[in-house]
Amino acid sequence: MLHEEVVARLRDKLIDGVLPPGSRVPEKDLCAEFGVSRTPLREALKVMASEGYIVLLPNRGARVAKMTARNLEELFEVCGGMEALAGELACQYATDGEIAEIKALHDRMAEFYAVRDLAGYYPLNRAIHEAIVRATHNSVLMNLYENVSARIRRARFVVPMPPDHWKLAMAEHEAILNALQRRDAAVLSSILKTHLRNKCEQVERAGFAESDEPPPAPARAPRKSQTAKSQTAKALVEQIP
Amino acid sequence: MLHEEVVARLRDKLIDGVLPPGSRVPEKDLCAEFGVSRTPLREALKVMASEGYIVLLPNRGARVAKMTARNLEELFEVCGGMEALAGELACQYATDGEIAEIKALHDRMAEFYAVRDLAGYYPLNRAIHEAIVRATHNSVLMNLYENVSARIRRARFVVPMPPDHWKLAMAEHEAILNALQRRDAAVLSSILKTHLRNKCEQVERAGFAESDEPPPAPARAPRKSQTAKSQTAKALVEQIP
DNA sequence: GTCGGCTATTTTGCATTCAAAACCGCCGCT
DNA sequence: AGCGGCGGTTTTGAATGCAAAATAGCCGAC
Repeated sequence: MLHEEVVARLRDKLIDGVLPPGSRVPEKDLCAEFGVSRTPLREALKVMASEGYIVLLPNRGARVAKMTARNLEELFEVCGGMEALAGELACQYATDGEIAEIKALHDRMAEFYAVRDLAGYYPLNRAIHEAIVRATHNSVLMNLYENVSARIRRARFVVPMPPDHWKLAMAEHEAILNALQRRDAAVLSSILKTHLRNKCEQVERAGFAESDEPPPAPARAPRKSQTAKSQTAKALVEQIP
Repeated sequence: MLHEEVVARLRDKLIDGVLPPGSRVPEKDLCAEFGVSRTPLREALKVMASEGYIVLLPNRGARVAKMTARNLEELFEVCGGMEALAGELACQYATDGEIAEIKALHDRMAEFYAVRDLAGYYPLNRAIHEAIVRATHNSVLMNLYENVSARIRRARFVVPMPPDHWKLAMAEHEAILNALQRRDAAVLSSILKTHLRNKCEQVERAGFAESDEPPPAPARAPRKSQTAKSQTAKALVEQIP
C-alpha cells in the first residue's frame, strides 16, 4: 500500500517542520522525492486533508494547514478531553502490568528531571501519555489521540520550560501516577485535564513558533472564493495571495 | 473536488446500510453507479479507510468495516468522552442565543415525547447533541464528533426503546438542558456521559443489528497475513473467507 | 513607471492504460 | 469422490495521458 508509506513520510515532514505551515505542497516535487507517481501521492494528500494536516484548495493544490493560535487552543481542548477520558478508562481497564510499565517510564523520566535533562525528559513524557491512552484498550481512542497529538506536535512550539513550570509539570506527573496506581478515575481524569490546560497556557504565554514561514507578503485583500468543505478550511490557510 | 462527493455518497450508503458491514466494496460497480472513474473513487476509499469506515485489504480491495460489539463499545466510550467535553466547553463558550436554540429543540423534542412519536423524537435528539457540540465553537471537536457519531449511527441498532428507557432518556435531557442553562459545566458533563453510557448499555442489551450480513461461513482457520496499518484492522474485518 | 490584459507554461483533476496479484473453473491425480 | 495444481479472467495498484484551470511572463496603454 504505497499511499500509506507516503502518508507516513509526509506526516513526518509536516511534524518536523520541513514543510512549514501555509506552504505549498508541490506534488510534482514530492513525487520525485518519494519516487512514486502522482496517483498514490494524491491519495495521500486526500487522507492528510481529512485528518486536518493539510488543506486542499480546488484547482490550486494543497497547502500545509496553518496553525493559528485559536486552532492550537482547540486542539489542546480536545486533547485534554481525550486524555481525561483515557485516564478514566485506564483506571478501569489497565492491567497491573501496564500500570507498572507506566511507573517505570515515570521513574525514568523523574531521573531526567532530577538532572534537568530536557532532551531526555520529553520523549518519556510523551511515552507516558501514550501509554495511558494505550492502557484504555480502546483502539478508537488511540487512533484519534494519535491524530490530535501529532497535530499539536506539528506546532513545534519552542517551550522554554522555565524551572517553575517544569516543577509543576513534574508534580502533576507524580499525581498522575499516584492516581493511576490507586485507580482513582475521577482524580486522574481531572489531573490530566489540568495538566494539559497548563501545558496549553504555557505554550500560549510563550507564543508558539509559527515564525518559520516565509515573511507574509503584506496581506492583500482577502478573496471570496471558498469551496472548501468546512468553515475550518478558511481559517487554516488564511488567505493565500 | 470529485472525491469529496464520492466520500459523502459512500458514507451515506454505509450509514444507511446499503453496503452492509463486512461486504466488499466493488470499485467498478461504484464507479458505474457514481459515474466517475476509479481515480476519485479510490481516493475516497483511502479517506474512508483513514476515518475507520472501511478496511483496505492489500490486493484484495476494500470491505465495509465490521462492527463488533467491542468496537461499538469503544465508539460509545469515545463519543461519551467527547460529549462530556462538549458539555463543559459549551457551558463556557455557548452564546445565550445558542442555548436558546437548544432549548427550542428540546421543547420540540419534548412534544414528540409527549405523544410518543419516536420518528419525530430521534432527529431532534440528534440535533440537540449536535447543537451542543457546535456550541463549543471548537471546530476540531466538531469534526471528530461527526466522524465518531456517524460511525455509531452506522450500526443502525434497532433499539426498541421500551417506555422506561425512553422516560429515563427524556429525564436526562431535561437535566441536560437545565445544566446548560445554568452553565453548570461539571453537572452537564457528567450527565452527558451518563446519558451516553445508558444509551450504550441499552443498545448492548438489545443486541445491535449486525444481522444483515451474509451467513458467516463456518469460521475457518484464521490466516496470519496482516499488513494493515493497525491492530484494529484485524478486528474490523474478522477473517474474510 | 505602473497598471491591465493577453499568451505560454505549469499545475491540477480526472480518465485511461498497464502490470501484477487474486479469483475461478477445469483437469488430472490419488 | 476429494484434493491439488494450472491457465484464463477479473480485480487491484500504480503510472501515464489529457483537458481545464491557474500561474507567470510579457507587452502595450495610460
